[in-house]
Amino acid sequence: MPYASFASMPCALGRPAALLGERWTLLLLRQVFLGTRRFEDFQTAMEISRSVLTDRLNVLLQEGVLKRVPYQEDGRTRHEYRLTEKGRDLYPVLMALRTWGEKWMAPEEEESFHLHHRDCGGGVRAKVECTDCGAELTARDVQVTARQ
Amino acid sequence: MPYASFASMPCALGRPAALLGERWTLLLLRQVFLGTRRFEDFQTAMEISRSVLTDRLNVLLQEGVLKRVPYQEDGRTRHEYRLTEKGRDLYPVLMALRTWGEKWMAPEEEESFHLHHRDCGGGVRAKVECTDCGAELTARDVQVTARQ
DNA sequence: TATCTGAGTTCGAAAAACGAACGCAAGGGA
DNA sequence: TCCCTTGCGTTCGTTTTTCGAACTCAGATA
Repeated sequence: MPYASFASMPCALGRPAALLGERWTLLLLRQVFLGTRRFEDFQTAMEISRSVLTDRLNVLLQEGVLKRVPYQEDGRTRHEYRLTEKGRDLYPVLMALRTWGEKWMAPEEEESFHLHHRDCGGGVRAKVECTDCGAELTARDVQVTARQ
Repeated sequence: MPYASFASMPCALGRPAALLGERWTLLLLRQVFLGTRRFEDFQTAMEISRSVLTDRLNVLLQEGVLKRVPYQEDGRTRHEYRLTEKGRDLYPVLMALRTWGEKWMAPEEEESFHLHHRDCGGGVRAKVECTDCGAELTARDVQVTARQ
């Protein structure tokens, strides 16, 4: 199976993994969540080649993760890339990466920015929970059963 | 900045994103969590080219996400790839992808397998919460502040 | 001895990414 | 009007990755 065809596999994990597991896509989304919205700004922030940036933005537009929104600047109409609801819903994925990164890939505890809950000032972390009993789950707590 | 050098950037999200945002890596981890442990089985399950599989396994070994464990079969000693604690801790990342995939990329609700909490039979989902008040958080509830 | 199997390695071809230059439309200034 | 700048891409030749088929090698098995 070529890499691209995971996009059509019958797996709720395989399809997103194929989409986000393409070079630059996760880093691009990180940048979007940090507030970057314009082609030029993505390009300078990430030092990605312009042609690949074009491609990745188009894939995310096509998937409905991003949308192009017109806006005015200096009297001209321009477009910016913004998250759709589907895109905003990727937040737990990015936060899960960050939670893991803080625990396992922190070089010497000096991060360039800090996240906290707007209302109470607390920290932010991703977790997996049971939709029924609410318990926090690890891989060992979860049973995988094949659909017949 | 070339793609690879995100591995050294001062960002708890950027570093994992650069590691997992390499082609095949997320799909490989999905396969590991599904129980695949041997080179040959990865290769046939994913139809990845053998040389790239070798490379990705080595990267994950080097990062300490996987470990090689010797075992006996037919009187011979072989090795299998298994998750370390660091690797098992990636579970929330994969589950966040799956939670998102179920909501936004489900083709017609027919998944090849199902996950549920071993103890109570409930469903599984990823979420982001406040470490202090326990509230579930979206991107809008979280404030980003630059470290001075 | 010949064969099989698991786990890679090698290598030439194809695909993807790179990066510098180019295109283009809109606005501003001379 | 003409020229310059800015934002946003596109083009294209080069480099890097990936592909895939063949090869290697060690240990069992016949």
